Amino acid sequence: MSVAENKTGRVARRRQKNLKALISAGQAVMGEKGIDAATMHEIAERADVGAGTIYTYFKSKDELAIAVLERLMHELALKIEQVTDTFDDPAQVYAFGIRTVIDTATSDLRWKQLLNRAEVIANAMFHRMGPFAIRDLENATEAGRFKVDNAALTWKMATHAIVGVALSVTNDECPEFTIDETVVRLLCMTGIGREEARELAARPRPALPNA
Amino acid sequence: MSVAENKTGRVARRRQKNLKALISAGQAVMGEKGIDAATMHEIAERADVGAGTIYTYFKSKDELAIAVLERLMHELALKIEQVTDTFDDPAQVYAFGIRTVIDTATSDLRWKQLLNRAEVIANAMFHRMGPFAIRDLENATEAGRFKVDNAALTWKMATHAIVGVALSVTNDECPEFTIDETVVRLLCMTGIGREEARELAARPRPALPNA
DNA sequence: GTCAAAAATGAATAACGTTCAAAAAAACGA
DNA sequence: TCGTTTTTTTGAACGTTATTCATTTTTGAC
Repeated sequence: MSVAENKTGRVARRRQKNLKALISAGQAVMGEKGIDAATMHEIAERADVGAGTIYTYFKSKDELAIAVLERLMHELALKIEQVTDTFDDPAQVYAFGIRTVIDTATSDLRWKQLLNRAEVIANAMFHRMGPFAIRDLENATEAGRFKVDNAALTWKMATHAIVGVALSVTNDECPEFTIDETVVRLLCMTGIGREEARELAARPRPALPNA
Repeated sequence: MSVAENKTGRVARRRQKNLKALISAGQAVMGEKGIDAATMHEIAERADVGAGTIYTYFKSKDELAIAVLERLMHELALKIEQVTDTFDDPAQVYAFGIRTVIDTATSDLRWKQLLNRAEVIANAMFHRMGPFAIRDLENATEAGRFKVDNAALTWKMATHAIVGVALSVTNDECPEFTIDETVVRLLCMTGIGREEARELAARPRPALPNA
């Protein structure tokens, strides 16, 4: 019987607390200094755990960065949902949505820093969006369409996804801003047709861990 | 009298050769492994120089990465110009232009790897495109427009520029593909009006060093 | 309290970018 | 050609940092 399943759950609670503390510390340090300059030792210290302890929670610095990014995305999603819940007037939703995304991307969360690691973000995106985006695309060789390899697709997805979330809503042609609509647009950018993208975006996404 | 200006110029030639060898080695290693995983020691070994010698040519690994990116961009520009020179039919120019850009971005040059360092690329872009893109934008606070800080703008520029060069030409709405037209579009993305962007793009750009 | 499993720890390791004192090469005057 | 000065190269050494691992601590069942 593993400790995590224990009746009291004291260990599980401590692990949960440490996990949250580590992600918070990672978010703080990486946000201030960027991923490269953030050191695992400082993150451990801020989370009040030993240096080696991090590695019982995350396999590597990159995995921690992924977790941080996931939290950022989750927080952003919550804020946007709040905006769409608060206002009825599409113009207001649009205005406040833009403001929220831009504020998030430029100050609080320093996505530009996180962008330094396109591969980390790619993995995070895949984890978040699920496998549906690549399903039929991996070896797409339609007539007149170039063949994309996995790595290139990963990069394309990641870049488009982040840029799309952060900036596509600044496009004047997009008065109806919702998260799902953005996902649809991102999927379209990968080459999927609009109808299929809409269908895929409508599927339930897995819940975020440790939110 | 400095050695570089010497009559014989033997040293200058050797320096030139080493410089090219270093950029080639950097291109090869960074292309294979990505900038992060590429080590200065391996690059030095492939260029057949001592480990410390690199630092008489480049101030840092990032500067070397910039030089590599500049060469990549120059090579891509040459290929595109060749395409536009070879064909008269706009449809063919378009088709071959797309093919060239995509091939370049996905296999030969591994731009996706270079993207790992958005800031390096941003610097390279600024160096290449000159200061005109930021001139009037830095503290833009138009009504209804958000205030962008320098860092965010840098990131935005870099991301848009690379993604734009690599992917914007896959947009079906762009049948007339030229480098200048792409630059215009990139400038528009930063918020500059289309007319001003066109004027700025028409200005002569400085020649690439060490091509 | 005892014991085995799980978790935490931080000193040690390894890898890498960068520096620098020393050596080699080149340039120069005689 | 020789001696001297200047430039260039070199690679061992340094400092930093992600990661590992032997050891210690904590936990939960008996």
